[in-house]
Parts: sequence; structure tokens; C-alpha cells
Amino acid sequence: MPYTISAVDRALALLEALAENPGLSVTELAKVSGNTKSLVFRLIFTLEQRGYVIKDPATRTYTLGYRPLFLASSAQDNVALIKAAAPFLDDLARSSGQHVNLLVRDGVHSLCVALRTALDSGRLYAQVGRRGPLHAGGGPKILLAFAPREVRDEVLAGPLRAFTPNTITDPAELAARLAAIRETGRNESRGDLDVNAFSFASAIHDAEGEVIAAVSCAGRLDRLPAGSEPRLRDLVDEAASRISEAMGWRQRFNAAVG
Amino acid sequence: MPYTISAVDRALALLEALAENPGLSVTELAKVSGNTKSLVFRLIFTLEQRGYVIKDPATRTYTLGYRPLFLASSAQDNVALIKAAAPFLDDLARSSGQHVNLLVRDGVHSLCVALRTALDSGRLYAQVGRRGPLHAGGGPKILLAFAPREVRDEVLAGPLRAFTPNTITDPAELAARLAAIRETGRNESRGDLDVNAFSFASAIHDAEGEVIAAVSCAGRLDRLPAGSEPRLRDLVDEAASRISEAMGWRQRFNAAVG
DNA sequence: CCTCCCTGTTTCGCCAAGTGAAATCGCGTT
DNA sequence: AACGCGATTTCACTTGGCGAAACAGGGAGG
Repeated sequence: MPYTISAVDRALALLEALAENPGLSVTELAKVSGNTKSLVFRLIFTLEQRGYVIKDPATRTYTLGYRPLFLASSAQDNVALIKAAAPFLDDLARSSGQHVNLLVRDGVHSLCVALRTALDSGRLYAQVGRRGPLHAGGGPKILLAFAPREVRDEVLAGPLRAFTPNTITDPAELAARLAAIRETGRNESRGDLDVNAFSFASAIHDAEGEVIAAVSCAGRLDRLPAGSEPRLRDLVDEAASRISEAMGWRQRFNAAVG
Repeated sequence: MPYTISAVDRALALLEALAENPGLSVTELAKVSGNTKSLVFRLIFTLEQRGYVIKDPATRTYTLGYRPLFLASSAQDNVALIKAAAPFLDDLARSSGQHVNLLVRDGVHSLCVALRTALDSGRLYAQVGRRGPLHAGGGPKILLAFAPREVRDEVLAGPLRAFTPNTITDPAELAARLAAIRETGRNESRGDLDVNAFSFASAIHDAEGEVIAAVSCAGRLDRLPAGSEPRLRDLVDEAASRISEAMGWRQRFNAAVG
């Protein structure tokens, strides 16, 4: 906080509020973001000038603009993790024939930062930049398992939304699952985020041994070939190791045997 | 300018400078952006706190972070043009069997805001959020043709980079081409941006009749089936009309006959 | 091994610029 | 035609953004 420029911080917060609540007016944004109308008006004016938001003149309502697309494109091309992972994600998509996701944690959300889509599998919920929960899905639970205690506590305390009947909504059960994940660095889920989806995931480490991301192979549960599980598990784990190595991980920090 | 908050404006400018020059240090960023080291340090600190940039501790160097991906995802889902165009882009991709692009103008650049990729065609240069020139390519020249005079003058004055031997680099020739495009609202290019690429493009209008975007069908020149040109031209033009209508255009502002 | 130098980080004090409150404007409603 | 609501605009008050300059620390060169 000592060096934070509050005007900038408020502007970014407003941008995020708008991303989460598209189509709001000045007054509504002021309410949502907890700022005065004057301030919101000036912040959004500044953001609009630079193409970060677009005003619909008819409704005097705002949405994000085109400039974020440019930033995202640059981010995808230059962030070390995404660059390093790219070839291995390609390999994994090819060898597994399934959708492949690269996820990181963003606060109490999972965030998809790269994906490869399988040709045959149906329409996909995933999209680069899309946020999801941390307590459901193959990859997300890995991110949660290795998140700082504050984050884990917050998620375990908060309401655990049931996306499907299979979503773990009992904090104790979830905590046990996370402990198991910390032992193996792997996780798999079936129908806990989407009724008809499976996901095999493994943790990615950086040079310090910290878990910084998760790769997963995912697809429709009703199209998961019988007996293919061991192979998918191994392919994902192999990809995770390769990506970790590319990030400077040296296996020094092996997980204890489960 | 009256309502611009300069701290915010500077922060956004810095973010863009970083998008264009990934991997710079504080001092280098200060130089590139024309700010003092102190200011850059505080701005980037604020941006980093919110996940807009990531610091590589080893090199003390910065790149964009993950947060822009989230913003871009929201933008793609909520910007009126992109939402309205989506189904027609899908149709066009299916019926044409080619790559489909939706472009808008961002200053003196073209910006890809949506795309559909053909399965068979080779690797694609395009990516959502990627910027290109205005004076080369099928869609970009449409955007330039209908841009405000200042923009046209700036581009015509500036150096016209030759991406291939077919790129128009003579201002007079380009001006004539733009005039022709203003008559028809259509354009096509062959090998002027990429030696082995073609592009058929049409202008998209909004409710006020302004040209706000261009759709294009593009692919490898050596795979363009002989005699398919008229059909592609019509498919693209049809898609442009549909999207324009979805944006509230009512054909009142028909272009004069060429 | 020591020194210099370059770059990131921190401090300090001034005052421009960001801020909230309140007034004004403009439009759609009653 | 008056009303009401939300978007702009004005205004006066500091806050907090800012540049300059000091400090720190690590790597290159001697």
C-alpha cells in the first residue's frame, strides 16, 4: 500500500466492476463500486478516452471497450508461463484428444489463461480469461490446495456453491480432499462443475517449487473411453512436469509419496 | 481533456507501453514512456498489486499479467458489436469454409476483435486483440477508407510499410483505392499483407450509418478455389449487411452506386 | 577483495490535481 | 407545464501525486 496511487487503483477497480457488471450507468457504477458519482464520471471518462470502456449513447450505459483485447493479446504472447507451456499444451491436446486447460489462481477464483480445444468434443464452456470457482473442477481444486492459508480458509468458510449434485459442499470433505491433493500434486473430478464433464489435472511448479498453475485434460464424461483414465492421468502429469521444468523447476521439491 | 484524471491516464499509457515493449525494467519504462523513475515505480507497483503486470524477480523486469485476460474475456462477451456479430460470423465461417475476421479501427491500427478459424487452412497469423496496419489487407483498407480525415491523412503521410511486393506504398494509389472503397463498401486484397493470403471484406455500419467495423473472409491464396471469388464476395457482403442490421442500421444510408 | 557504478527503492516537501458536495442541466413522465 | 431522476458541471478544500534527491545493494571490473 505505501506506493499505491489511489486514483489508479480506483480506476482499475472500476474497470473490474464494469467487467463483472456490464451495461451499468454512472449512478449504478457509483453504487456498485462505492464511489461518488462525480468520481465515477471522471474515472470512466478517462477510461473511455483510452478505449477501455465504450459508452452506449442511447442508454448512457457502459461496457468494456476494445483496448483490453489488445492488452490480453500481448499478455498471451509474453507471459512466461503461457509462453513456456504452449508447446506442451499442444502436445497434450494432440496425444490426449481432449480439451486442455492451463489455469492459474486469481484471488479466490480460477482463471483460464490458455486452452486447446479438441475438434470433436462438443461446445466448450471454457474461454481464455474466464473465471471459475476454486472448489469445483479438476484444476481449480489443485490451485486451492496449494493456495495460501488465508485463501483456503476464505473459500472453506464461504458458501460452497453446488454446481451439480456432485460438487463438494461440505468444508470438512473439501479440506480432506485438498490435503490429499497436496500429497500427490494431482486431482481428478467427474461431474462436479458440469454434470457431464471430467477433468484430470496436475500441478505446475516454478523455480522456487511453488505451485503456480494447473494443467488439465477435460472432456465430456459420456465420451471418456473406458479404461483410458490411467493414460490421461499420465499424459497430464507428464505435461505438468515438462512445463514445470521449463519454468525452472528442478524436481528438488518432490511431493512426498501419498 | 477537461475531466481526464492524469494519474489514471498515465497508468494506462504505461500499461500500453508495456504491452508494446514486454520485458522492460523500471528505468527502461521510464525512458520509453517519458516519465520519471519514481513515477513509473509507483505506477507499476499499483498495476502489479492488481495483477495487471507481473514482475520477474530475477531480472526485475515486467510483463503484462493475467488480469487483462479477464477483462478481455468480459469485453468479448459484452461488447455490442461482438455479441451481435457472433452468429453471423459462425454462419460465414461455415458457408465459406475460410477464416473469418471482425476488425475495428483503433487509432492508426486495425484490431481484430473476433475471429473464426477454418479447420483445414494452415496456421493463422490472426489472433483476437492483435493489431495490424490500416493500409494493407482486405478489411483494414475499408476501415481506413471510412476513417476521419485526420486519420487518413496521417496514414497517407506516414511511411507505408511494404509487407510484401504487392503492398500499396504509393499514397496516390492508396488514396484512389480508398475512394473506390467508399463507393462500394467492399474491398479485396491478394498478397498485400501476407504473400500467400487473400481477403474479401465488407463494411459494417451502425445505426447512424457510420462504418464501425469490417468483416472479412481470408485464407491461403494457393487454396482459393478457382471461380469461388463471386460467391465469397457475396457471402461476406451478406454477413456485413446482417451484422449492420443487428447494430440498428436500416439501409437508409446506402452507398451511392459505384 | 575492494571499488565503482548502475538501477531499484525510499524519503521529503510542495502544490497541482483529485475529490466530494452541491448546483445545474436535460430529458422523459405525469 | 411542472416534476423527478440521472447525467454533467462547478467549486473550494485539501489530499495525495509528484519530482528531486538521497539511499541501498549487487554485479562488473580492477
